[in-house]
Amino acid sequence: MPTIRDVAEKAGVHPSTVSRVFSGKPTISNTTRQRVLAAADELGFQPNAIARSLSMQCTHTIAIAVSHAFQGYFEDVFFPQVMQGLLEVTSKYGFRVLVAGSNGHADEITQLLDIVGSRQADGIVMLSNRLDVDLISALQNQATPFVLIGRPDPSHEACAWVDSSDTMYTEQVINYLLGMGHQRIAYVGGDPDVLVSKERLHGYQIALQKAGISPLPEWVDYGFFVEDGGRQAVRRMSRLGELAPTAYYAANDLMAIGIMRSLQEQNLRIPEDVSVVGTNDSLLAAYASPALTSLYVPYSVMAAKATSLLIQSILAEEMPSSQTTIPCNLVIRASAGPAPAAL
Amino acid sequence: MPTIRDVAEKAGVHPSTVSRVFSGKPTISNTTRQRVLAAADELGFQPNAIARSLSMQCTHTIAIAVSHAFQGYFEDVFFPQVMQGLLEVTSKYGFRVLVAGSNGHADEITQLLDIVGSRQADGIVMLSNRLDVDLISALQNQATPFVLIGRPDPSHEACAWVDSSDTMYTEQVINYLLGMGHQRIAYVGGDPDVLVSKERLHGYQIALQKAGISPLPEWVDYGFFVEDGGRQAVRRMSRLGELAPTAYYAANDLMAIGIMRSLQEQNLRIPEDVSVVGTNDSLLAAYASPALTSLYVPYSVMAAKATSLLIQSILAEEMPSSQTTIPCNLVIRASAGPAPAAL
DNA sequence: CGTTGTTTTGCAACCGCTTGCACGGCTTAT
DNA sequence: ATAAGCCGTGCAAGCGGTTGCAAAACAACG
Repeated sequence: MPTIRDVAEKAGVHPSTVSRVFSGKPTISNTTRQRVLAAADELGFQPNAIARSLSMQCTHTIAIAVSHAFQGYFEDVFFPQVMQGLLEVTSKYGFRVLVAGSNGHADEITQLLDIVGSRQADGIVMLSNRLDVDLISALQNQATPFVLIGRPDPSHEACAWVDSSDTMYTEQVINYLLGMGHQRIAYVGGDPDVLVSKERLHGYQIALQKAGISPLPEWVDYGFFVEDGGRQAVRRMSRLGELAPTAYYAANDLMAIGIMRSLQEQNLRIPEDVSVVGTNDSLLAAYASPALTSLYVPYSVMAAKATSLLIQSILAEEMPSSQTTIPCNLVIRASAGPAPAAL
Repeated sequence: MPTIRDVAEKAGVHPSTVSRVFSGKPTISNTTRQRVLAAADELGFQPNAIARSLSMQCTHTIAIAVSHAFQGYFEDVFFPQVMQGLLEVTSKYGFRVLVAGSNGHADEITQLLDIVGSRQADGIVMLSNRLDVDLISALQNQATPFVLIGRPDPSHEACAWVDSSDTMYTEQVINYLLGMGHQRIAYVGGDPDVLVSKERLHGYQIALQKAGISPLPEWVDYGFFVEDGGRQAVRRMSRLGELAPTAYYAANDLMAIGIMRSLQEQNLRIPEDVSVVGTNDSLLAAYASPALTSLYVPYSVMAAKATSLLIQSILAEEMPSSQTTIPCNLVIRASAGPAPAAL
């Protein structure tokens, strides 16, 4: 691997001159520039990014941190979409992406902090914020620029985030169902320890409350994002007999499908007897039968926004602080319809 | 940000001693170790990974390079599963992951080479090998350890790869269909420029040839991995009238679903009239109706294997060279059945 | 108690690039 | 012709670690 000095020697100049050429400094005469470039080319020289990072105290790299990867996490829509939005932006700015995974165990989360504590990345895009670990304070202590995808818990409102307003859109979904005459509506969340779950629950409660309905506690359940979680929720709620829900809202499409399957196995028709709404508008929603009405959450847009926010702050050498809310969109298909006439 | 020297001063030792403590060198007395650790703790010291990388000439990072990300790439099963397998292994070895995306344009591919040319990663896991760019030669020139996921074209047989034996398993799928009496079998590939496509096509041809069938050229089409690609293939092949296929094999599940949809819209029953087999055994396959018989390709296993191969080579300071083939598994569901009785 | 052997620690030279400062050469104004 | 100003380049001190070698400290031995 040739270094800057090899090039310098070959071109008959001082190493610093080579450095200047390669970092695009304008104070180099054209003739020297050509000479240096030629020498570099001949040697196959490529500047060493690590050395440059050390010297410049910045890496042009951002980390994407998954604080809590549940079973099937990477195959759900969230992560891939985020990845896409992120890469779009980083490639535009010439930034690199470091993936910091963790399974939610405290020690791995520390490991995740190290990545930036050890100055391997200039900033972090932080995903899937859990409530049981105070990552945000830890990040703030590190004085590292970071942007959350998703909203922080209220005690950290001030930090930078990009969110989809889950409370509000959940409320809208419930309103949509209310509007079709449903009175008994179930909410099947993912992981109760994740903030989004609380937010969606909140939206659910607000909507019902505004409609003058006080939901049974049995109408709320958690399915941890897997199909069987949806099925079990149905099983439990079916026991309520005539108090069983006529509509289900699930926090992802896979659970919604589990719900539909389970209902269909009870010979209930969808949407004639029971309505089901999912979340994320994944491919599954489009091809399920009946096709699933689903709340589209534009994760890739959110990620793109978060990333450009982050990179711009890094370039400006300041801490990101802006808060952005991205609109969602209920994609209406066949799985939800008017409430069945009361018996 | 405190440095090793700050810690040294506080602990009353030489910086090199601090370094030794933090790199786990055994030649440090217990008392000094404690003293150093205490000082470091007090200062909130974390070793700077960049500096360490520069000094040690290795970064403990591997890059995952996507040479050709088509529309929807990140949401298909391939990338996410690879990511998962990769992260599992890297986190075991304490390696970091750098994502190098590219859209297949030549200049972005160069950019991808830079990542390792500039010593930001110790090795590469290379995905989705296209035939129109000779990345492999370029990588070999860089003397950088790399492992392919997927087989290289024959001229590079010698390099390290982990593959799923696409030719052989495609052949098996076709045999499965042949075994159920199908004679007119279609192959709908993804992108003809990607090596896998050629391999699957090859397997398809071999199987038919062994069965004494010479396929019509019209039975082969490419759908670029999207649903509409599947639909269009059906549309074209339907024109063949009684020479239209009675069975379709598609290179991913989404195209298979497009095929099923399109057939169903022609009032053909699946599998009574036409059989369909997909690839990847994605969630879509399980929840399509009818449930899609699909060839499961264990990408995450492949990625895990490739990654540990790569990391082990890096640690041993040698070039990876082994070639591994991972078995696939045809997951039989409802979309493929006996060929319809001849008219 | 001196000698030898074994730890443990310090010293200093790197790793490869950046950058403030100084200096030489050239242009322009006086 | 000389001073002032600018441009292009060289010099050297970093950035924050690592590591071979040597010196110091300590232990064991005769």
